[in-house]
Amino acid sequence: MSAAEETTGEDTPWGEVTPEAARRLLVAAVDAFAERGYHATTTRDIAGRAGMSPAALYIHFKTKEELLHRISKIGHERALYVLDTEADRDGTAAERLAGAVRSFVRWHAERHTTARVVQYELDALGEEHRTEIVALRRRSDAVVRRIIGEGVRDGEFDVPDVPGTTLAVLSLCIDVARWFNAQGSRTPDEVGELYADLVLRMVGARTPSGQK
Amino acid sequence: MSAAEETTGEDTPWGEVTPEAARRLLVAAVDAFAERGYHATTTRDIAGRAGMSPAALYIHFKTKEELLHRISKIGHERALYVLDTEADRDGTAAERLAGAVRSFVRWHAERHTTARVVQYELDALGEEHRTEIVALRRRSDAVVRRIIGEGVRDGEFDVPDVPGTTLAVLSLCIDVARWFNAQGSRTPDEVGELYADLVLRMVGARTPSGQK
DNA sequence: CCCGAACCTGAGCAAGCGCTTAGGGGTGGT
DNA sequence: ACCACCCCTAAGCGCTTGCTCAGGTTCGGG
Repeated sequence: MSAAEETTGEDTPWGEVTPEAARRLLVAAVDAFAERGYHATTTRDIAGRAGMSPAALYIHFKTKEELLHRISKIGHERALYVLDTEADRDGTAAERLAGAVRSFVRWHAERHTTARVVQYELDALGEEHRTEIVALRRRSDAVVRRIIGEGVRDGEFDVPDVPGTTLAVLSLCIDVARWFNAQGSRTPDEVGELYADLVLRMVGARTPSGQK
Repeated sequence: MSAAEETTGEDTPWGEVTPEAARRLLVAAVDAFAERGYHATTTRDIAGRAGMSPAALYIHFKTKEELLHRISKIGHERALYVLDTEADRDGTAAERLAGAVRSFVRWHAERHTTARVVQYELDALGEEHRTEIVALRRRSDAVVRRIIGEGVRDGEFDVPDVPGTTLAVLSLCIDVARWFNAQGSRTPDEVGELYADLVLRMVGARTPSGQK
């Protein structure tokens, strides 16, 4: 209940992008990148969507690539935060894994425009920026692997190949950004629930999540 | 055991592309599109990789988009053929599902450069070409859904949400094209095996595939 | 020896790209 | 009233893009 600055602004989607004009440009860029891809998007298109002239973009961002970098970084941090929050809860490994997948998938479905940019425009980034982002992604991997590992250790899960299953779980979640459509028949909550259940099956959890 | 024309040339990767120079250009385009994406690839780059001048490209293909279309079409047909072949075998639904996933995943891993173009450059296609390709993709969906549906009907599988699970299974397989790396530690066969097992768990198959 | 077809190249066009620069106009402090 | 400051635009620069076209090379048949 404080001011504008927080670790992760939950209220407004891009709250931490401080000059209001810069935020409008960034939001426009997210839409454009998600629709047509980074390389197919022109700076004129971005500026146009934000209701500004092409030159206005370069007052707030040094290059077009910097725009992508800021989107990618904030997006990854948000996704990682969502994952971490659920992973750090109390409960069995199954509960934590289901919670993590549910939230992570819900995030990818709700914010699927952002997620599409974040997940699929990674190698449009420059060398330095890409390695920075890749480091963030490895942390997501570590979080999921840890939960699965703990589940195996405690005898909750039956997983022959922990790294492989971790990869598959994350892959499944991430790909939601590709196919999810807001006009589709499934809500983000429904997809999250479905996927949490599927992942528990993948790890051979002894107790299905929602028992009814 | 006949001449050059077959439903799907299994021998040479792009055997059906008939003028030899056109095939060289097409292969170069697959590599370039997979590495940098369709929009970031220039016609000069494609021609250069094929050892020709930029103008040579336009003798064999009307536009850059036609190149992508031919790649996408042939690629989708191959992938669908692989899926169909396994789906039409004799055996239990579990055996057929495992076989289909194993082959489909192996295809995406082995031909991951092609697959990457095929799966992720879909909306770089023009309106007409895209709808044509989307129709092919729906057939893949139908194949998987049929197997899962039959498994449920015969009491082999326990699947509360058949369309949703179908979606997840295909999503999992397709995303292999994104992360698979030839220098990585897993072979296409290993990934196929792992994924076949994971999918059988997802559908709650009563008999695990490889019983040892 | 020449012909015509198949194939490819050098040079280049119009358009569009990312980005820069000079300057205009509104706002708040004093 | 005035100035410093921020924010934005019109115009355009240098370059690259997808694509074109006139012309050259190669080769089998007469």
